[in-house]
Amino acid sequence: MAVTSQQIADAAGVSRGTVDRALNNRGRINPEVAERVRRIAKEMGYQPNRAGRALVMSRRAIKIGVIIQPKTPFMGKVMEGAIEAKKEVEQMGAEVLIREIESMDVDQTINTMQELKEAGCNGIAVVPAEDERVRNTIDAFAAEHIPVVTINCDIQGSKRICFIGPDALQGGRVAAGLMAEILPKDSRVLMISGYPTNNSNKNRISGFSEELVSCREDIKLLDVQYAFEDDRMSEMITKGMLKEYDDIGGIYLSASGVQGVCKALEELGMTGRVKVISNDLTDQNKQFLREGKVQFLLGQEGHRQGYEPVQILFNKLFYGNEREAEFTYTEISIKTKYNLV
Amino acid sequence: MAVTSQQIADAAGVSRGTVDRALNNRGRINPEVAERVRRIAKEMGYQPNRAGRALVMSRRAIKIGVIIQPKTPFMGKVMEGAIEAKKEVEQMGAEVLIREIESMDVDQTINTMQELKEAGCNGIAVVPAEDERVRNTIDAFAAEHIPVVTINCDIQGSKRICFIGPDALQGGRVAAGLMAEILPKDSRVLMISGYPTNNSNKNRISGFSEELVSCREDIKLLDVQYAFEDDRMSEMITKGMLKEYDDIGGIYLSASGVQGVCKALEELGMTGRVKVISNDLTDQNKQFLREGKVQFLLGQEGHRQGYEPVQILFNKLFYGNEREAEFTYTEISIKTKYNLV
DNA sequence: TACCATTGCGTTCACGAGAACGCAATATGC
DNA sequence: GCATATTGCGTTCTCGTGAACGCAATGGTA
Repeated sequence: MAVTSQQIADAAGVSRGTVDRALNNRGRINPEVAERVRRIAKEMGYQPNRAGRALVMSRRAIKIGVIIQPKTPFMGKVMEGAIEAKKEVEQMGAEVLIREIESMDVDQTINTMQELKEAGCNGIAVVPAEDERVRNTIDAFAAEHIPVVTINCDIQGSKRICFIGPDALQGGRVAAGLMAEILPKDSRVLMISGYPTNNSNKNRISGFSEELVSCREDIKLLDVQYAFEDDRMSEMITKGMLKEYDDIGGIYLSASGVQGVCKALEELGMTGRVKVISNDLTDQNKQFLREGKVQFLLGQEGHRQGYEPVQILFNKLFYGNEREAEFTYTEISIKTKYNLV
Repeated sequence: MAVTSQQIADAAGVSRGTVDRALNNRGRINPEVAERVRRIAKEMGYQPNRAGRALVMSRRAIKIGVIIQPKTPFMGKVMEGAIEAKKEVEQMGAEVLIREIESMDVDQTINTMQELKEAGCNGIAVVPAEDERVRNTIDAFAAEHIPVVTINCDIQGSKRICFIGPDALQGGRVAAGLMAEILPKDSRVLMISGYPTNNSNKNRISGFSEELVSCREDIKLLDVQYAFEDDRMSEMITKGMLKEYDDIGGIYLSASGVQGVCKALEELGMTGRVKVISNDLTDQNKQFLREGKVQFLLGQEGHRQGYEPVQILFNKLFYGNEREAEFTYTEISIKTKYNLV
């Protein structure tokens, strides 16, 4: 059985209160006694009982705010993860407020952060819009000792305690590695991005193109096309490009637009002949994967991106846990029609 | 903030003891009052506080036994997961005994199970040897209300409360899907299994061959070769087969033996030309993956297979949780040189 | 010397849930 | 009609921890 603080107290010949003062450096204790207690606690391998601690901590209201971006299938996964974590920490007496903001708007992001702070949140997890003002707000929160965790896309250099999300550059490289394996010799490859301003997108495209060029010299890369996450746009691009070049063997999408590409390929009767790889693991795209219209989808573990930040904030507020790692890249999972869940 | 049983009591105009009797069906209560309390609890969304419950439950010693098979790199991962779960549940007052048995021996498996039962374990997680006697022991434990969870390889039809491990058949199919994507036309494929008696191996080979034949009619499958998890054996097989057939384009290993295959390919100067896919995600094999000697490795989430069973048993013993799903297949992850962790 | 501040420690309460215990009021047995 | 179950409920203790409180003994100041 686990060692209790009472056992430490008995072994040290003091009271439990003294043990508490020694281990939590609360002062009002003879330094020699404190040292002895700490030594004994270490020897006996004392670990505070999580349940007892949780119970007493339930008095200080831990309130965690979560800000999630507009409703996309991926954000739905993030939401699910956040809700699961919410249920768990609520059983420990904490409170979680989840806000879904309507647009990827900078003002709304900042306003919601302020609102959550005023509602008494002592920790915030946020899918941030990329902007200097968001960075400033994060830093201001940090200065007020309200820890912030960034989700999915990081605000580099800001004072968030950590970032939970995928390594976009690597995400592109993984796609490139797969493309390199399945492409026939001397093919041309089309890259379709979302918004040119989105950092994740940019990084994925960089990772993809650099890696593909370096491991398959025979392949010719077309210039990046921007579909602005619009399926009609991606359809048009696909049709246009396939008409212009007859040696396109693969299409890579760094963001959404898979549906448009599939539609174009189908109408041109090239489904399966042109390989499609995308970083957008949505339910709709999974269906295309099952049907063989898409060869690989790369996932970013949305569930974990919602779940982890809440748990990290809870642990920090609960135990004063410091997290050494500033960045936690979630795994990049490769999905084929066979290993879908 | 979360609702407490005291709040339910106040709302219902009764004492907390009555609420407890109503919600836990402990009798000695007016049925009408019980019904009213239950209704109010439901309305107010009452969920017992996990910490409070844990604290009071720490009196009844929850003791969980874990039996892990001989030291292989994969089992090391399972062990890590089990140790992590052990730490977590020990903070809740439970106890976890982990036993690593030396060989995949049926007698030793059974003896260790008995030993753990005599040590007072009220739940067992075991990586079972496949044998009728093991099945009988599991059923006997179930009859004594000691829940058993099977890890990694299931004893089908036994009275384990659930199984945590990969779906071997599907693992083979995933490999086949990848092989089908990367193989040149009209190639021959070599399949190397471990022991012919091992069910997981058998299933993987079945899944692989059935799926590959069904989606690539041009491919010719060679008869399954057995390397008995021995690298010298797999090396010999590879060399022999490559000498006999010059059109082998891919090698699939359902178990270990990757090193031997890589060595053979290297000596024959065919590294990279012959595609290698294996279900054995070990650190050594990861190195081959990084070096491009292996194209894909399929993982079975060893960590989760150690972690989950302990948590499931803890929850069952703690809450009396029934788990509906008898089987929990862990995800089959696809690893390339780019998404290794 | 009288007074207050500080130190060093033990004691006690609080947290939420489970369960034993106790105590009335009613029911049953003879 | 009295003794003894049984029912229905409130009260109290327990778990382990954190923190407030209390109380002596000492230190310093006027």
